[in-house]
Amino acid sequence: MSVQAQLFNTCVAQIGIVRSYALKSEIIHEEDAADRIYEVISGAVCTYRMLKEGRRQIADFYFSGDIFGLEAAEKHILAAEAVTDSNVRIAKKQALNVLISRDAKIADQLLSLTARELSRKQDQALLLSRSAEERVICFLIEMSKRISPKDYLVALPMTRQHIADYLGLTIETISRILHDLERRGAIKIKGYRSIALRNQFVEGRAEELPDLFEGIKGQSLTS
Amino acid sequence: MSVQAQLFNTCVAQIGIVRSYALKSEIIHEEDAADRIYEVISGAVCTYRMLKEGRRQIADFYFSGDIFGLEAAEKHILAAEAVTDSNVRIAKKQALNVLISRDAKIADQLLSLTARELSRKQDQALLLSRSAEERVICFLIEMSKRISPKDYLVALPMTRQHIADYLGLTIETISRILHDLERRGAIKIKGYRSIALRNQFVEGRAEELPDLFEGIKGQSLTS
DNA sequence: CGTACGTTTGACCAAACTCAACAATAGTGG
DNA sequence: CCACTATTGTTGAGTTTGGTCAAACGTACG
Repeated sequence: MSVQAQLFNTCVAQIGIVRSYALKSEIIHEEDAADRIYEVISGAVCTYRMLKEGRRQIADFYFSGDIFGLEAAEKHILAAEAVTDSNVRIAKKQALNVLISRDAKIADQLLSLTARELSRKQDQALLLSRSAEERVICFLIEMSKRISPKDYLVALPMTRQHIADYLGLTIETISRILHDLERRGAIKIKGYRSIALRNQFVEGRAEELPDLFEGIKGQSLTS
Repeated sequence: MSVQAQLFNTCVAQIGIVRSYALKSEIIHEEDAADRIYEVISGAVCTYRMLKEGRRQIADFYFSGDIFGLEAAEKHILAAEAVTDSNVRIAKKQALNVLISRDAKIADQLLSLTARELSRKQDQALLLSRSAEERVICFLIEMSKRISPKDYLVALPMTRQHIADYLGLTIETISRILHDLERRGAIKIKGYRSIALRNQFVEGRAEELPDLFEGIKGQSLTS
């Protein structure tokens, strides 16, 4: 995501301060003023919202180099917590605006970052109206791309509960689907925190596994 | 949505051309180059993506004054069609960039529009992981706010099929839920294309209707 | 090495989907 | 202005998917 935004990150680095957050600690409270933006220096962070019945809906995960807090609004509508021990750089939007007014390229990168985030949200929204299995598969592909783009072994920093809250499913369903995918030879589960995608050497072993894993590192599931 | 973007719309008006589209005609093909932005002058438009099995997923609806096509990317990942006969102004992003470089306020509005769209997408993503009934209720509230903010009678330009494709449900489910809401006194269905929200005079008639319709014109369903 | 936490598994249940027949609407031409 | 028809929406029965609850299990961390 933060592929080309180097200038922007450098720029945020000039005006922001770095803070450390322990596993599970809260980085943004829902309803906090939304006058800052955040860059993940190390670790993993998720943004979320609490629903009436105590359920939690995770809006997104952010990893090293990613920037979050771009959505508009006066107040944050999303809270954020550290999924693992993390370092996060925090910069005031106000200070950023000063830099923007000096260099139009920075404004341009900010816009393009926001537009890319919008595009990603589109994808996520589309994903959420698909079957449980498709959601899990897309999740694995996305995490693979974002966490270890070159490798087929994905080290997931989040728990099953995080995944469930992100995909709008239950942990039991996640568990069942992962094991079904493993049984069908598409993945190999290694402990609680990493999964090997076996797309490239699936051979004949994957029974009638739909071509879902076809372009695993390429396109998503749209026709 | 296009509340404060007057300057921006004016600006787009300077460089864009208006085209007419008949009901059901295609405005953007999936895979078209994404070098334009669009403003709905009259009518209603939806953006969507086709899924493998021939199902369609509607990403969003846009009404008079709304702007779409903001998401990044080289190619459009979303197609667009006219939900009713519509007039749409089309402007090249390139031409827009010229205006932006002359006036920073325009860049600012473009960013804020994109951020607001992002925020709306967040909401939509959250919505999609709720029950069918909640989705329908939120849909009605959102349409009420966007189509006729002052009125409790909502003239829906789209068919049940559009609604189903937007909410990730089937037309049968939409139909059943609407009729259930009517039975419980929350709405009144007037023909195929308009619905009266009876929130303000629900009185005692709405049995145990959850407080979903509580702040009908105000907040959404987050705790 | 032991414990706490996260995960798996199974039996059961409810929500939403499918298929199919039927009904209402709104647009058309007489 | 009415009757006709294509389109859109409704309703019911049966099935599927994913959720719930509860118990067992495994992992990772101290």
